[in-house]
Amino acid sequence: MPELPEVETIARALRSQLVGRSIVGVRNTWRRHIDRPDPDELVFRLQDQTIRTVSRRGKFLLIALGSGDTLLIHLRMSGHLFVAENGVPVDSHTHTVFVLDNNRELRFRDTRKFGRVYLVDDPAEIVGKLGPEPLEHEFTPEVLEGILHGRSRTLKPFLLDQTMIAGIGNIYADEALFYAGLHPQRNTDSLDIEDTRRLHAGIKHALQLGIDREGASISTYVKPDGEKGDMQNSVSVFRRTDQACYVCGQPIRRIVLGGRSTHFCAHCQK
DNA sequence: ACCGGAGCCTGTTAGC
DNA sequence: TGCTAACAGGCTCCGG
Repeated sequence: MPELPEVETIARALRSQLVGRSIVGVRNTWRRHIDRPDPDELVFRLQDQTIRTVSRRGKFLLIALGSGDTLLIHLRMSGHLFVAENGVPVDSHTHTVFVLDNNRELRFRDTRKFGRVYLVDDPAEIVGKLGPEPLEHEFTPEVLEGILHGRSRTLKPFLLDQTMIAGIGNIYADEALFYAGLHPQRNTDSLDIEDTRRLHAGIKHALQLGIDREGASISTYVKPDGEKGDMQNSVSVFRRTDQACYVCGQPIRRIVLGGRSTHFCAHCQK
């Protein structure tokens, strides 16, 4: 479900509700939701920990604790995070709950159970292999050129590879390629410097628009307050199969690349 | 190095 | 209407 803009929106919404609070208990009803350490140790190490910061790296939410440990959460396809009053009933898909010291709790609801919780002393153990943050100033066209250099990959799967660039998922990969005017089946080794510049700009534009719109509620994503984002109203190609391209009027096409639905305009993207 | 397929899960939607 | 198959915004492992 959530890609960089959705996780960023969630991090911003949760920050004010979590920073400064303490975790006074943890409930878990699906042990595999907790990747590491084993659930018993995680519960022990989280007890009475103060939440210092809430941040994001790629599609991971990072919660830094007073002990120096970091709690990381990945929402994968169907994860939701939100703060609720303790007394509000939890539904059957809420598998991990962090009880806070203010009569509220951070709930991790995850229908498909693909999401994961990690507690580590060094977050690099989990996020160390990720590529650069595409919205940071350090991510320049030259940096992208360096990542592309010497590789030969289909463009769409390249964008989804989190070790190349962090945070891009299926929606924003398609949108970025549309803005760049690049066909998703192009090979990375065919990009000249102008193509690379347009790809760089397309990635930044798609992700920033997603954040400005507070995420895309195309499937199940909602913000922590339960409201939808607005990005679903601003997509150019994603899941617009057979609908007219807003630029040229030709029908948007859908193909499968790397096992993922891929949407593009054959006239605008070469 | 890169690609395709299977697997992990449950719910929703498309098609017959 | 009812059943079945396909599909879903992610990621990992495996073999080729």
